[in-house]
Amino acid sequence: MANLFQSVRGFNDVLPANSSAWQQLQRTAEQVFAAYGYGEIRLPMLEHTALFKRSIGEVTDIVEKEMFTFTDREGDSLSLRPEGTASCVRAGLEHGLLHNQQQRLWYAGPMFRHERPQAGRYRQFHQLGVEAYGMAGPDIDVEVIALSARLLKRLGLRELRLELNSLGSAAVRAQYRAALIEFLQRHESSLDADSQRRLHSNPLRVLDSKSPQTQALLAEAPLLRDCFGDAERAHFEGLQQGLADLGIEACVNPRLVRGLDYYTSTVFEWTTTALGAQGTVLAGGRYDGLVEQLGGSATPAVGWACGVERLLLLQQAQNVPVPGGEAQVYCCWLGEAAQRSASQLVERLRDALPQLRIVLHAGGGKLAAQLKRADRSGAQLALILGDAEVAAQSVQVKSLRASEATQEILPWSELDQRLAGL
RNA sequence: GUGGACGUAGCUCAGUUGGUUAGAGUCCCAGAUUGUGAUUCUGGUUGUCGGGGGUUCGAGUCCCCUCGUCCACCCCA
Repeated sequence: MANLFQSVRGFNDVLPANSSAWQQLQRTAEQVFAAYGYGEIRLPMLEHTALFKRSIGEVTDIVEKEMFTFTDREGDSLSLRPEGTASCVRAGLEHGLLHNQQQRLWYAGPMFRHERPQAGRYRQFHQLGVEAYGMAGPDIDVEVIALSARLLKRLGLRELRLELNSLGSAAVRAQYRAALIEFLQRHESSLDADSQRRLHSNPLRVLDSKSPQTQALLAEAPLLRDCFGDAERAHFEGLQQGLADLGIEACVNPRLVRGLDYYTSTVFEWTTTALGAQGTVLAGGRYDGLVEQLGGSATPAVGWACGVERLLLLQQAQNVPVPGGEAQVYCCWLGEAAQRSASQLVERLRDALPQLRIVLHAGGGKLAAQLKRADRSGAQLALILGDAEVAAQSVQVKSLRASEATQEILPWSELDQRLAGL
């Protein structure tokens, strides 16, 4: 035991008992994305390190200390992707998808961040995300949020809170940043240690501080909103109106900021109190400057990403029923002749009913032991095939789940029909 | 990166102030029932007590180091 290999810290296996919940989530998401006309983009997990530095920001925690970065045989610095947006923009530019065009895209897959693992946070984790390019108005912001609301609802999740804010344009943000620094410097000694450190590196993040003392102080701080021009104000109001039209409740949180540098204008988060310290389940916003920053022509963009593990944990916490993926039918046999008939019979059933999950018993043994395995498999029905049944071209169909155990004899010709409804 | 809790059978856990051969439940296998499961009864298999070092006549138990897991900080989805 002690000298077995172990997985790398924070890199987890998903076992069959859980994988059907993952598959179900992925299927649901694919349906919702398709319902809004979004197309899948499949992106590599490895990129040139410089891409992430340029897009996420040189001084963000992700880039400074959380990336899995290494030098390859040619001496190039490569990194496992810590998020999906940078790759998506890179691919869009590389293949000419973004120039003077509208694109609605989604992606799914593993992301990598070198953080200490804890509840809902792993070094390899999985995100689903959408990105929409070439649309500047609040209507597309409304669309991607509505899409997220529909997805969360379809997954059976409840009691989520949508928080909304606007960071304004780059110019507005620069103006606000100066005002905020000026304010914070006046109260520097009252700030908590983390906020003092952030004051110069990333002052907007101070707004996010968990320190009650700092939060109390921030009540007096200048508001980003007050720096808005007419355009910013109109966009944010249009967004709120659009959400209200769809009956999507949002609560404006002027302290909501994002950890990645590329966000501008609209930002939002779906949060929960059910997952301990990891409250954010899905988050995103507008990033109108990023495409240009990565070498493309100025292109408005908006998107979000959600953490698959967090969605699954939340489903669990809220007792959302998820399919187990267990067998529906388990076929038992007794004797060599019955084994051969059973083998042919279940193959015919798989031809006729491709959706049916049917397990053929292997390895022999007493009928009692076979039925025990049938029961453990989770199957609704057991099929029993012995010499007598083979001679009569029939099969015993035994119900394993009904409160009153029932059993019937059916000819092979009627079996398809009996199993079709499972 | 910082802090705290915890590592005993495949799984969930007990194990007294340090004392002989480390336990329970579950799971698995066999039998009671030569063709009827999930209930019952009987029997059986399963251990580097995370690893290494130290203290001691004696360590699962105490000390140190180390690895791992979990939770929180930080950060984020």
